[in-house]
Amino acid sequence: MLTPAPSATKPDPQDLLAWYDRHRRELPWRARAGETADPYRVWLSEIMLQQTTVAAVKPFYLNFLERFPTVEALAGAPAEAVMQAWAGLGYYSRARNLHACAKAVVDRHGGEFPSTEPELLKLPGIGAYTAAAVAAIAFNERAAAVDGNVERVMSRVFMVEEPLPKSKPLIRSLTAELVPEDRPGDFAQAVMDLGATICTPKRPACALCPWMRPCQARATGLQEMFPKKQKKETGPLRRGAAFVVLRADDTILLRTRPPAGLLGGMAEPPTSDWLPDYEPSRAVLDAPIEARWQRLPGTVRHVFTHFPLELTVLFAKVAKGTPAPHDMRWTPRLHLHEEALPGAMKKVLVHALGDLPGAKKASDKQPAKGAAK
DNA sequence: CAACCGTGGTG
DNA sequence: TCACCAAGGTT
Repeated sequence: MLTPAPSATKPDPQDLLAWYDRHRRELPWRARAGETADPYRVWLSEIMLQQTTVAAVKPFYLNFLERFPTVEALAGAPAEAVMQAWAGLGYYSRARNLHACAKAVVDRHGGEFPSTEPELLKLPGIGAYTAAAVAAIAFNERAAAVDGNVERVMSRVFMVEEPLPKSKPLIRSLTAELVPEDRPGDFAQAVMDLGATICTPKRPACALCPWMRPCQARATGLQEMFPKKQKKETGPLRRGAAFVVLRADDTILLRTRPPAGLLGGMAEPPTSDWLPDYEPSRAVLDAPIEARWQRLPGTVRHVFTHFPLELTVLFAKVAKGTPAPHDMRWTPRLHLHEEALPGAMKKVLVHALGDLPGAKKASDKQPAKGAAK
């Protein structure tokens, strides 16, 4: 074999760990330096952090920990309480899997999380990334946790030309070779901290990076071109109508969506189907009950992962004693904040009713939202 | 394996 | 306004 190119120096995990020891972020679920984290808290945080930012997770995590302090408490809680605590965080199948996983840990593992990657992988809601992250962070197993941050860091350091997601296996093996024997958990968190604070998607702060020297993308000035990705297309706009019914006893008509699929198991005011060619003027024909419907001006817009949605809101007042249609129920307006309402449906209710009384639960204790609306 | 599955922040 | 993205998993 000939000598490799002289510039191809291997990134040193110890350089990264030294940087981490000085710059690690303080996070509610993270143990102090030198201490081992609680597996329940690590697992809970990792599930919440799937495709979700640290800032968004923090208040939900603290609220969850207060309501469900242990895996036994979570396993023993009713599903509705779990869904309600998750409402607003998104990707609601995570909440169902979270609950199922807690039950499995209690029933099949005596309340103790398994410590190895293959065992963790068998649990619901735990995939390749989360199994490795929990094994490394909570149990100090030598596992390679590869998330979006790690993919970006490794793509740049090794200048991976193949686009994601095809390059996932390559990146996984590159990462695995770098995981140190002694501090695998710190290494995993160090790469993620690096990706979150230095090796950012745009304008990375390469001058501050402990891996600037071995970074091949940086060497050519092309760091912002990596990782290469296949672009995904967003679906066409869908339209529909939502029906907000206020009964004279100050209750609102709600229903629960089917357990699986979009917004599975979440609550909502009844709506029409959502179709690309839905015609709002026909909305009154789709109404759940007979009433004097008022079509409210404006629309509610919401963007899901794979399509945007535009809802026309119809409003009606009905007499006390009006029965709820099949599979629907009346909820006191003052108790709406106890319902598992996803963001899109909160928008609908606000559009029709104004601010939901007491609707802020845990998600409003974060800094710097803007002024009132 | 590509499609499905939320939401909020950012440039 | 808009495209992109964030500690991914399931089917």
